Amino acid sequence: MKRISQRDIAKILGINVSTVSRALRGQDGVSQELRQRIESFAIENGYRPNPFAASLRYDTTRTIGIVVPDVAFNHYAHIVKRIEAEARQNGYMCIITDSDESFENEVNCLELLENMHVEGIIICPSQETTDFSYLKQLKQAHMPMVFYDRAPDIGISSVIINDAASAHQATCSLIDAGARRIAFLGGPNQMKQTSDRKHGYLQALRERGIPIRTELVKCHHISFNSGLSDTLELLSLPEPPDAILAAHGLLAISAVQAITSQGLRIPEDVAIIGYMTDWVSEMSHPRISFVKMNLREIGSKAFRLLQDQMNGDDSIQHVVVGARLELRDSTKK
Amino acid sequence: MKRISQRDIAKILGINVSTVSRALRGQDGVSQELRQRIESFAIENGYRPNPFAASLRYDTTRTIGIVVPDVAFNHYAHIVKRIEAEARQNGYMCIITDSDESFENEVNCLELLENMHVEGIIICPSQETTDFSYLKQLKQAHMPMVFYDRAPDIGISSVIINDAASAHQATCSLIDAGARRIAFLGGPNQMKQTSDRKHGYLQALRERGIPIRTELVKCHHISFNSGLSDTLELLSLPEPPDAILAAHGLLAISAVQAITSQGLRIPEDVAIIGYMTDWVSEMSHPRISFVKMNLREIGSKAFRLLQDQMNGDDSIQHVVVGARLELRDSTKK
DNA sequence: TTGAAAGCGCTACCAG
DNA sequence: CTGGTAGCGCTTTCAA
Repeated sequence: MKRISQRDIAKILGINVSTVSRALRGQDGVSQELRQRIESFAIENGYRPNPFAASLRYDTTRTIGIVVPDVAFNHYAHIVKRIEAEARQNGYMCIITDSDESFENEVNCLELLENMHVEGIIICPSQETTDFSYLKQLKQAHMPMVFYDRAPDIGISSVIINDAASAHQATCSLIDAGARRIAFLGGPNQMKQTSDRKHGYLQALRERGIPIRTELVKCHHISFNSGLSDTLELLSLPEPPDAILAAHGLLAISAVQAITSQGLRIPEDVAIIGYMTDWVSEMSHPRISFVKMNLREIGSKAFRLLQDQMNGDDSIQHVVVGARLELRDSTKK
Repeated sequence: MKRISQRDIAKILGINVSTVSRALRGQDGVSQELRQRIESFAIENGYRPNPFAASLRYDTTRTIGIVVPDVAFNHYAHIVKRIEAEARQNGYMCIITDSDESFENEVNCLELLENMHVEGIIICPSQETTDFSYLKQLKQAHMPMVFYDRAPDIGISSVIINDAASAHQATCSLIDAGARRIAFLGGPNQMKQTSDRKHGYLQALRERGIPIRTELVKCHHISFNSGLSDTLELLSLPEPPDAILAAHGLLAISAVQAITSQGLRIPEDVAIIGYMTDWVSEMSHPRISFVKMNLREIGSKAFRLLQDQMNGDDSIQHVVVGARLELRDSTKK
């Protein structure tokens, strides 16, 4: 697996490396005839420029890093796919790292990206993360950075959806359909995404004069099992909920399973709205009414924001991508 | 974002780079006292070794490339996640590229990986790919390479499931449950994965003395729309199928939708078995009986095979990870 | 124990 | 138009 270098080409053709470099980069200052010879020789011998050499020279790697809480989760896979496509179009490579929703892994991911001299980082913090000192440090060292999907309030650009408003709208929709005891299923309380969505939910209840019951609010770990047990607890309350707002796809799915496992009907006994991708909703039974997020736009906006920063723009921007409610069969008309 | 280098450290401490290098690499030949000074200075000033410099010196990047047909597809996301975890544990970085099931993109991905001087490539070819000359060329240039999930027969190590046997077993199971007109839904005919699964299906029919009907075999593009229209065609035959074997998750899901859209019942009117992940089966309604693949094992085996090659083992190995049938509600008892 | 210098591949600069 | 050379950060070998 030995590669041919410019020096090799120069030696064989009996010319100087600098001439080879100029010819291969399409710069002028090389005779038509010589350029031709160099180019065809390079192609025939499978010459590949070594990007690390140029990197070393200018400390510019044309590489960005992505930190994702879980690529195997559909929602994130779509976003990452989009970021990668956008980055590649703009001549950047992506290094994708998966924190598996663990703080410890997340720090590892960041160290690794820093070691790789990425020129920027697009990150969705893990649900465990409460200590953002590492990120702040990176930011202070002028590492371009953008949050996506989840954005703690620490002065870094971000692309998220309208969390509060969408939860507000979803809650109102449940109320309009006759629900009065609406439960909220979310992630850890310290996550701004969760608290914002919860805020929208509570606001809707207040506006409509529906009493807030703390026993109907479950904010724990985001995982299938956690969603399952929380929902079972909700259903075994003396006054169980007649609707659930699930602030995460996994929680929505586990809630559906918990409900049907108890022999209850959706939406007759319990209605449900979840944050999820359309095809997951489409597949579920009954099809879950959902908050539809434009994942492609989140991805491409995140990359553009990062690109701006890499080009020297150090303003902090918070982009909100609109999400809208899509009613299906898990809510009453 | 200016980083501190060994040379900077040396200059400031008034010593030589080589001493700094030795100290930081933990090599001996440095006095305890000086080593201490260098190390603490490095830590305080956030020194990060530049991996590209070492790369350049030894043309060893500790980086591997992954080509995936579609990360947004659950099945592949799980495999990639596993490969990445395994690679990271072994000190390798991953560059993940997505061909979007297009041959043209796939070639781009490979070129990009080659440019990045990855030390090995783990690839699942796109469904379009019939021309493997690029891969053969890479192989001839001694690039370590492993196929996963789909493996054309061109003398390259691979990790796949027991395609024929699993399809055979699934078909037998449908026959045992009383089906007699079993349709097969697959990807493009030239894909070995499809032809192997089809082979297992046909074999089962022959063994059980069930006539093979070519109009029940649909092998086209793997996509939701293609699965939908193929299934609708099947259902409108004079003698429609009473069971379907779907050789890909997307096709299974689209088939279910097509069937229910026609007001037919599963499994009473049409039974179905698909190749898919357990949670997709779990979510679907009715829960689809499926061929369960051990995606984690596919991922970790693929990395190990690559690692062997990178360590100089040039034997060609074909690993088959067992898949087993899991019966749910889309097949009769 | 420490220093000096070469070299990995490439590009920019300065000379010819 | 072409050649020569320095230098990016790091490791290694040889010399002191």
